[in-house]
Amino acid sequence: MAAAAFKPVDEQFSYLKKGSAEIIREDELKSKLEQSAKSGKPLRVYLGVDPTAPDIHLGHTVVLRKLKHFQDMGHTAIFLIGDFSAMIGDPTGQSETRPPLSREQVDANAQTYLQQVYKILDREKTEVRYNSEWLGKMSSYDVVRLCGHYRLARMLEREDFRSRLDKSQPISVHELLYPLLTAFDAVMLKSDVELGATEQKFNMLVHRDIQREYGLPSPQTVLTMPILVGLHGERKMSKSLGNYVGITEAPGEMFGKLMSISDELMWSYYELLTDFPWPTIVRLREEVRAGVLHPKKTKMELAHNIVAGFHGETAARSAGEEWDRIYSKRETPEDAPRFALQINGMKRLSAILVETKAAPSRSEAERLIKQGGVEIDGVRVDDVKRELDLSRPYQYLLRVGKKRFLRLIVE
RNA sequence: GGACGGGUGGGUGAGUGGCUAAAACCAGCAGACUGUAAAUCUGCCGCUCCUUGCGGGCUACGGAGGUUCGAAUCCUCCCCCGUCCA
Repeated sequence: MAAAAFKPVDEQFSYLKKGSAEIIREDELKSKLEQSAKSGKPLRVYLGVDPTAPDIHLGHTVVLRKLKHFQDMGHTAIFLIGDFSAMIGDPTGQSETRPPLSREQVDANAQTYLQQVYKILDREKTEVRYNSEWLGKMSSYDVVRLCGHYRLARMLEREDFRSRLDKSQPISVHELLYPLLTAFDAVMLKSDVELGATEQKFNMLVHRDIQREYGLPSPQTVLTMPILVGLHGERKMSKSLGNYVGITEAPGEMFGKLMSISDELMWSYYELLTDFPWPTIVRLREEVRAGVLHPKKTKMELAHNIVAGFHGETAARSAGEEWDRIYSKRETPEDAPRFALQINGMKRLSAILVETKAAPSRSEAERLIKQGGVEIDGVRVDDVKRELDLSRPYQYLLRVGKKRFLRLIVE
């Protein structure tokens, strides 16, 4: 069944190449595709992910989407969960040693990862593996032998080690082991292609070398994807920087965050987060530049497309309408989160803000009020001492800052 | 093992006895302007109390003690990091 399903090699190649940063090497990938078309044997393509955080965000989906593309072309997508390597910690892009994760954390994260990953990958066709399967069984002899296949000087070539060394920052010895152990994954999986973000290039090239050392006939092709820039531009999307969109976020939330990116940034989002063909994206950009198309409209379409991918057309459409109502027309939202308050005489607004988690502390709440960031039923509050009447059933619509709304229900 | 340097608020980092809740920058938040854009401008940016004031109290400069009217700053011990030497 596989043989008949493969598309012509050129067509596959250009589909797979879209959005990629680098393919090492292109000719290798082409000939692998040719071979698989001939033999009817799908390529084994893997993506290794360390479950270091409980949620995945759009940044992670860039490379996941690429794995999906291989899946679409009839190849075998292997989703490798680095449950063992996560306990070492990947030094990539780290300016300091990460605290190691516990077994429990890793397991819990792995579970939520998988659920989220299936929003993109086809559950039926995905081969899921855990690297503890083999790494957990290695003896220290095996590890020493593995280490014997690589040289310190080459290890120190990598940017994060180099710069930490230069800045006299600590590097723990176990961090050096990370690329070698994950290389063993590639050996065990007998992968034809490995996918990763550009920052993983070094690791993936080590994987290639080690595959050779262990006698695999043709080492894997490495395909890297660009790093997705976070919402505020400049820096990469990451949870710790707070410039991310989580894939389990509500449609409205997602839509709003996506609308806040700069016009310039929207093009790379188009490229990396949607399946619009490249020529279409180029055309859109030209039209915006020429003033034929309004950037806001184009951005709304982007947001719609991404939200629809996770929540469906209907939800995406109503998220768009809701966004337009609140921010373009400055009306109040249809469904603000509700918060129940007990009937209880008069109460300081600042205390209520803390109680409802609209502000982290009383000081912060008072600051917000002083700065004119709080509205009750559409009227700005300018008195820090303002009290709300909670003596009888009533509903207040509270607005904090530009985007936070809360319906207070006194009962 | 030895010599030397270092550990400050979310981050970088200044501060070597009171003028320091601690410079500056970044991040963050609010307001103005807008297309909730971005950029820019203005203000804020430990907690808490009230009489909301250039107000009171508390907590904070790796940890524990000490000196002093007063310590991020001085002393003692401990922990951690780096550099060089072996």
